Amino acid sequence: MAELRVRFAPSPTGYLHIGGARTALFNYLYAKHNGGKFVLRIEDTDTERTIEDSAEKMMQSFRWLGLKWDEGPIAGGPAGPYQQSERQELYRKYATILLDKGHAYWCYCTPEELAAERQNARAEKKAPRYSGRCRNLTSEQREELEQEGRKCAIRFKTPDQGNTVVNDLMHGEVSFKNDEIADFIIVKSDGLPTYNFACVIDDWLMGITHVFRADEHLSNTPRQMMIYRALSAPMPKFGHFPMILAPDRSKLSKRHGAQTVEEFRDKGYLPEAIVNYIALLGWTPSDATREIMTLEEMADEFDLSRVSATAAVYDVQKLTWMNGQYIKGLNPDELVQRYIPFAVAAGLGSREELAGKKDWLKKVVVSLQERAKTLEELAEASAFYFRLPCTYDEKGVRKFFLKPNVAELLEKGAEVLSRVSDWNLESCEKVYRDLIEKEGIKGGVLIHPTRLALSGKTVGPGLFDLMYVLGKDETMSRLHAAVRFIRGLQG
RNA sequence: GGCCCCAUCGUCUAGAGGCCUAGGACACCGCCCUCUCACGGCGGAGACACGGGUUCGAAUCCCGUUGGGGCUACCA
Repeated sequence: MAELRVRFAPSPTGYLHIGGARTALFNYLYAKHNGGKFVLRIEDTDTERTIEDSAEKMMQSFRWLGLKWDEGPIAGGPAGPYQQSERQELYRKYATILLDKGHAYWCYCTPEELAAERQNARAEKKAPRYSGRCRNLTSEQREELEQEGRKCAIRFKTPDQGNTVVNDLMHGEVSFKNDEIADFIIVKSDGLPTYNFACVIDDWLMGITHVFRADEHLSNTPRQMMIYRALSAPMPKFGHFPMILAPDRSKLSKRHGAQTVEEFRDKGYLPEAIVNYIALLGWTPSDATREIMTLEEMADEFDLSRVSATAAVYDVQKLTWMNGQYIKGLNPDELVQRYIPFAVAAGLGSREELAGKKDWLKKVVVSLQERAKTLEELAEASAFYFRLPCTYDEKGVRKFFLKPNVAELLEKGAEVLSRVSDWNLESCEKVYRDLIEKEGIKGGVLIHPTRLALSGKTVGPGLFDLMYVLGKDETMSRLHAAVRFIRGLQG
């Protein structure tokens, strides 16, 4: 039985956005579920739009997401090269065959002429389609045109009648009238192939059995099928996934804020969360209430029949929630590892400094784990452990420091804490609770100003967690600093 | 303009003719837990785009309308 092969073929004209990532993921899951191969191919035939480090960055993103390609750039493989810019002879070869067999012809129309033709058609409310006027040029006419020094492209001759029916794995039979499809360019005048042509040659030569891509390509599929037929190449199966739309329901593009995988990574999103979230954008596991799943679990379960036909709008809030779920699920060591780069970025120390106090960092991170939705947030929220903010929270000061006897109360707190010999969460809580009882006050009366004294903030981890993580010396010194501050306020 | 795809709460979705007074998740609101904020628990508000059919019965099938998206490029 022939091996099942799928591919993802991005063009390096930007970074990997979540729509592309989702299409790649579905390909990956389909391959894994069926024991097939996942091929990565770079479609860099548009020299104008290609961005220098784009392919490299995309591959980084794939690796980071955990989507390993079995064949492709770097990984290599028997069907390489996997970059279209390195496959030009192949395209030339098959273009020549198409020309020889009469399925394609040279077109001498200039882009300006074609644009004018389109504009006229539009003005007359007619279909802006290529007229086919170079279709039957005699060799004399061609010679003449060439004498003029005109550049030429190669056009594919589309059938004049009949239908081309795409038997789509998602949509079922989708029929297109052949006469609606004008002759299209397969090789540009600069000698490079266009998308529809290069794509067919590569999918064919790379032995791709299932072509899964986003819905925007459904209308391109009949064109590609025509090329397969002209070349007598075996037809792969096609499947078109719904698109992912920006929150305003338009196509994802650069103007929609954070949307590339790289950006999410830099904001402290976990790859597991991103993969999990985008998988659910269009796919539901058989147990639809199940939402948190690993890549492996998704691969086990993945099934085309549970992929939706409807375009999905992505929702950062839900991604963020899911990210929080994953952060909560991380063990302390892992969480520290992932936290360190963000702590460095937040200016909490150098990588080396931080690596030197992992045990303490573990406590820091665990105390904040339930609260943080992203690693960036976690790093920011942890800042007060490293040094007291330069100012106490203003509202907090008004609410807790400007109360009578606060300084005295905090001094008493410091006093009982100073006698704690075995510094831990329980011992701190014990002496504080005793003090609260002795003073006959409500817990909050002592606890709130203490939190403000220790963290500068009114919200955060439990007070005794704070004390424990801060350590005795730091706790004492922050308490005394707060007392001095309050006395200063009172004049 | 032509062709193609799509249509359930704000968002992601369950639903494959009766199980639906339409279920879940995020977000939102309320209550509980509680030293705060989160977490967690409980509850609430919130949708089958519209109009025709078919059927004893339609969110589910058919047609039309409307809306959204895509293609119609020497972009992919």
